[in-house]
Amino acid sequence: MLNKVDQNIQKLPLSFYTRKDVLLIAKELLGKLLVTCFDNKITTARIVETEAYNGITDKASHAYGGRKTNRNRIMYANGGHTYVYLCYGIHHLFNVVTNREEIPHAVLIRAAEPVTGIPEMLQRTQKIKPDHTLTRGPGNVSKALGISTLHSGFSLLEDIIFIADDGFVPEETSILSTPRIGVDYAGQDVLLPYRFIIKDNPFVSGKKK
DNA sequence: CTGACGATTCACT
DNA sequence: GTGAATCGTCAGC
Repeated sequence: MLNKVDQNIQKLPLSFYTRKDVLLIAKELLGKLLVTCFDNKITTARIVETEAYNGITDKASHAYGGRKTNRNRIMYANGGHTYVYLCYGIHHLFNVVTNREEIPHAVLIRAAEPVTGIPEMLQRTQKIKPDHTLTRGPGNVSKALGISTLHSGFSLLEDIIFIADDGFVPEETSILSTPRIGVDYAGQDVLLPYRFIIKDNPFVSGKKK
Protein backbone atom coordinates (compact mmCIF):
# COMPACT_ATOMS: atom_id res chain seq x y z
CA MET A 1 0.00 0.00 0.00
CA LEU A 2 0.93 3.65 -0.19
CA ASN A 3 1.98 4.00 3.41
CA LYS A 4 4.65 1.34 3.37
CA VAL A 5 8.13 2.87 3.51
CA ASP A 6 11.24 1.24 2.20
CA GLN A 7 14.40 1.58 4.33
CA ASN A 8 16.32 3.04 1.44
CA ILE A 9 14.98 6.46 0.72
CA GLN A 10 16.88 8.66 -1.67
CA LYS A 11 16.72 12.44 -1.62
CA LEU A 12 15.85 13.78 -5.05
CA PRO A 13 18.91 15.39 -6.69
CA LEU A 14 19.16 18.93 -8.01
CA SER A 15 18.92 17.58 -11.55
CA PHE A 16 15.34 16.45 -10.84
CA TYR A 17 14.21 20.03 -10.24
CA THR A 18 16.15 21.91 -12.88
CA ARG A 19 14.53 20.22 -15.85
CA LYS A 20 12.48 22.32 -18.23
CA ASP A 21 9.24 20.35 -18.28
CA VAL A 22 7.31 21.45 -15.20
CA LEU A 23 4.37 19.23 -16.15
CA LEU A 24 6.60 16.17 -16.19
CA ILE A 25 8.07 17.12 -12.81
CA ALA A 26 4.60 17.63 -11.32
CA LYS A 27 3.58 14.21 -12.55
CA GLU A 28 6.75 12.53 -11.30
CA LEU A 29 6.31 14.05 -7.84
CA LEU A 30 3.25 11.85 -7.35
CA GLY A 31 4.18 8.99 -5.03
CA LYS A 32 7.31 10.73 -3.72
CA LEU A 33 7.86 11.41 -0.03
CA LEU A 34 7.74 14.93 1.34
CA VAL A 35 9.93 15.05 4.45
CA THR A 36 10.27 17.80 7.05
CA CYS A 37 12.58 17.80 10.05
CA PHE A 38 11.86 20.56 12.57
CA ASP A 39 12.91 20.45 16.25
CA ASN A 40 14.27 16.94 15.75
CA LYS A 41 10.81 15.76 14.75
CA ILE A 42 10.59 14.02 11.42
CA THR A 43 7.30 13.96 9.53
CA THR A 44 6.84 12.27 6.19
CA ALA A 45 3.94 12.23 3.73
CA ARG A 46 3.49 10.67 0.33
CA ILE A 47 2.47 13.17 -2.35
CA VAL A 48 -0.82 12.29 -4.07
CA GLU A 49 -1.82 15.57 -5.71
CA THR A 50 0.18 18.33 -7.45
CA GLU A 51 -0.39 21.32 -9.71
CA ALA A 52 2.05 22.86 -12.19
CA TYR A 53 2.49 26.62 -12.62
CA ASN A 54 4.09 27.19 -15.95
CA GLY A 55 6.06 30.42 -15.84
CA ILE A 56 5.31 33.86 -17.21
CA THR A 57 2.76 32.74 -19.81
CA ASP A 58 0.52 31.07 -17.23
CA LYS A 59 -2.23 33.40 -16.04
CA ALA A 60 -2.76 31.36 -12.87
CA SER A 61 0.86 31.78 -11.83
CA HIS A 62 2.10 34.49 -9.50
CA ALA A 63 4.84 35.09 -12.06
CA TYR A 64 2.44 35.72 -14.96
CA GLY A 65 3.77 38.32 -17.36
CA GLY A 66 7.14 38.29 -15.62
CA ARG A 67 5.76 39.79 -12.43
CA LYS A 68 8.46 39.80 -9.78
CA THR A 69 7.73 41.01 -6.28
CA ASN A 70 9.24 40.60 -2.88
CA ARG A 71 6.86 37.73 -2.22
CA ASN A 72 7.44 35.64 -5.32
CA ARG A 73 11.04 36.41 -6.17
CA ILE A 74 12.09 32.95 -4.99
CA MET A 75 10.26 31.56 -8.02
CA TYR A 76 13.02 33.09 -10.13
CA ALA A 77 15.72 31.19 -8.24
CA ASN A 78 17.25 27.98 -9.51
CA GLY A 79 15.15 24.81 -9.19
CA GLY A 80 15.14 22.88 -5.93
CA HIS A 81 13.94 25.66 -3.61
CA THR A 82 10.75 25.99 -1.57
CA TYR A 83 8.20 28.73 -2.17
CA VAL A 84 5.71 29.04 0.66
CA TYR A 85 2.97 31.59 0.28
CA LEU A 86 0.20 32.75 2.58
CA CYS A 87 -3.31 32.55 1.14
CA TYR A 88 -6.42 34.22 2.58
CA GLY A 89 -4.28 35.44 5.42
CA ILE A 90 -4.43 32.01 7.02
CA HIS A 91 -3.26 29.14 4.86
CA HIS A 92 0.33 28.33 4.04
CA LEU A 93 0.72 26.85 0.57
CA PHE A 94 3.82 24.82 -0.20
CA ASN A 95 5.42 24.95 -3.65
CA VAL A 96 8.53 23.51 -5.22
CA VAL A 97 10.49 25.80 -7.54
CA THR A 98 11.63 24.13 -10.76
CA ASN A 99 13.66 24.92 -13.89
CA ARG A 100 16.68 27.24 -13.95
CA GLU A 101 17.36 30.67 -12.57
CA GLU A 102 15.14 33.43 -14.00
CA ILE A 103 12.54 30.91 -15.21
CA PRO A 104 9.73 31.00 -12.61
CA HIS A 105 8.21 27.54 -12.79
CA ALA A 106 6.66 25.95 -9.69
CA VAL A 107 4.72 22.91 -8.53
CA LEU A 108 2.10 23.25 -5.80
CA ILE A 109 1.74 20.27 -3.47
CA ARG A 110 -2.02 20.03 -2.94
CA ALA A 111 -2.39 16.80 -0.98
CA ALA A 112 -0.38 14.02 0.61
CA GLU A 113 -0.87 10.89 2.63
CA PRO A 114 0.68 10.76 6.13
CA VAL A 115 3.47 8.17 6.43
CA THR A 116 5.58 8.85 9.53
CA GLY A 117 5.36 11.30 12.43
CA ILE A 118 1.58 11.11 12.59
CA PRO A 119 1.47 12.02 16.32
CA GLU A 120 3.31 15.27 15.50
CA MET A 121 0.88 15.99 12.69
CA LEU A 122 -2.07 15.49 15.01
CA GLN A 123 -0.52 17.85 17.52
CA ARG A 124 0.11 20.52 14.89
CA THR A 125 -3.40 20.31 13.48
CA GLN A 126 -5.12 19.88 16.87
CA LYS A 127 -6.80 16.70 15.77
CA ILE A 128 -7.49 13.67 17.95
CA LYS A 129 -6.99 10.91 15.43
CA PRO A 130 -5.79 10.69 11.84
CA ASP A 131 -8.39 10.74 9.08
CA HIS A 132 -8.55 11.81 5.49
CA THR A 133 -8.77 15.50 6.43
CA LEU A 134 -5.32 15.51 8.05
CA THR A 135 -3.34 16.22 4.90
CA ARG A 136 -6.09 16.84 2.34
CA GLY A 137 -5.82 20.22 0.66
CA PRO A 138 -2.73 22.41 0.34
CA GLY A 139 -3.34 24.38 3.54
CA ASN A 140 -3.68 21.22 5.60
CA VAL A 141 -0.58 19.58 4.15
CA SER A 142 1.56 22.51 5.27
CA LYS A 143 -0.08 22.58 8.66
CA ALA A 144 0.41 18.86 9.31
CA LEU A 145 4.04 18.98 8.21
CA GLY A 146 4.74 22.16 10.15
CA ILE A 147 5.56 24.23 7.07
CA SER A 148 4.98 27.99 7.16
CA THR A 149 6.05 31.05 5.21
CA LEU A 150 9.15 31.12 7.40
CA HIS A 151 10.31 28.15 5.36
CA SER A 152 10.08 29.88 2.00
CA GLY A 153 13.35 29.95 0.08
CA PHE A 154 14.80 26.84 1.70
CA SER A 155 16.85 24.45 -0.41
CA LEU A 156 15.37 20.99 -0.94
CA LEU A 157 18.91 19.62 -0.94
CA GLU A 158 19.32 20.33 2.78
CA ASP A 159 18.01 18.13 5.57
CA ILE A 160 15.25 20.46 6.85
CA ILE A 161 12.71 20.08 4.06
CA PHE A 162 13.23 17.71 1.16
CA ILE A 163 11.56 15.29 -1.18
CA ALA A 164 12.67 11.68 -1.42
CA ASP A 165 12.13 8.62 -3.54
CA ASP A 166 11.69 5.27 -1.82
CA GLY A 167 11.23 3.34 -5.02
CA PHE A 168 7.44 3.60 -5.02
CA VAL A 169 6.10 4.32 -8.49
CA PRO A 170 2.37 4.82 -9.05
CA GLU A 171 0.75 2.78 -11.80
CA GLU A 172 0.55 4.80 -14.98
CA THR A 173 -3.16 3.99 -15.12
CA SER A 174 -3.75 5.38 -11.63
CA ILE A 175 -2.53 8.86 -12.57
CA LEU A 176 -5.11 11.37 -13.78
CA SER A 177 -4.59 14.90 -15.06
CA THR A 178 -7.35 17.48 -14.56
CA PRO A 179 -7.86 21.26 -14.61
CA ARG A 180 -6.53 23.15 -11.60
CA ILE A 181 -8.54 24.16 -8.55
CA GLY A 182 -9.36 27.63 -7.28
CA VAL A 183 -7.87 29.59 -10.16
CA ASP A 184 -11.08 30.89 -11.76
CA TYR A 185 -9.44 34.26 -12.28
CA ALA A 186 -7.03 32.78 -14.82
CA GLY A 187 -9.22 33.14 -17.91
CA GLN A 188 -8.62 30.48 -20.55
CA ASP A 189 -5.81 29.00 -18.51
CA VAL A 190 -8.42 27.61 -16.08
CA LEU A 191 -8.91 24.82 -18.58
CA LEU A 192 -5.32 23.65 -18.75
CA PRO A 193 -4.91 20.08 -17.38
CA TYR A 194 -2.03 21.01 -15.10
CA ARG A 195 -3.25 19.14 -12.03
CA PHE A 196 -2.06 15.59 -11.38
CA ILE A 197 -3.69 13.22 -8.91
CA ILE A 198 -3.53 9.59 -7.86
CA LYS A 199 -6.89 8.16 -8.74
CA ASP A 200 -9.24 7.14 -5.94
CA ASN A 201 -6.87 8.23 -3.19
CA PRO A 202 -8.98 9.51 -0.26
CA PHE A 203 -6.56 12.37 0.43
CA VAL A 204 -7.01 13.99 -2.98
CA SER A 205 -8.86 17.28 -2.58
CA GLY A 206 -11.74 18.46 -4.70
CA LYS A 207 -15.49 18.62 -4.77
CA LYS A 208 -16.52 15.02 -4.53
CA LYS A 209 -16.74 13.01 -1.29
C1' DC B 1 -1.43 55.26 3.30
C1' DT B 2 -5.54 52.90 1.45
C1' DG B 3 -8.52 49.55 -0.68
C1' DA B 4 -9.23 45.15 -2.95
C1' DC B 5 -8.51 40.46 -3.17
C1' DG B 6 -6.84 35.56 -2.88
C1' DA B 7 -3.09 28.61 -5.74
C1' DT B 8 -8.65 27.93 1.03
C1' DT B 9 -11.06 26.02 4.89
C1' DC B 10 -14.66 25.19 8.06
C1' DA B 11 -19.11 25.55 10.06
C1' DC B 12 -23.60 25.38 8.94
C1' DT B 13 -28.07 24.55 6.11
C1' DG C 1 -23.98 22.95 -1.25
C1' DT C 2 -23.24 27.64 0.46
C1' DG C 3 -21.09 31.57 2.68
C1' DA C 4 -18.08 33.95 5.87
C1' DA C 5 -13.61 34.49 7.91
C1' DT C 6 -9.21 37.03 7.71
C1' DC C 7 -4.66 39.50 6.91
C1' DG C 8 -0.46 39.82 4.09
C1' DT C 9 0.56 41.46 -0.37
C1' DC C 10 0.30 44.58 -4.13
C1' DA C 11 -0.93 48.52 -6.93
C1' DG C 12 -2.39 52.98 -7.02
C1' DC C 13 -2.87 57.46 -5.18
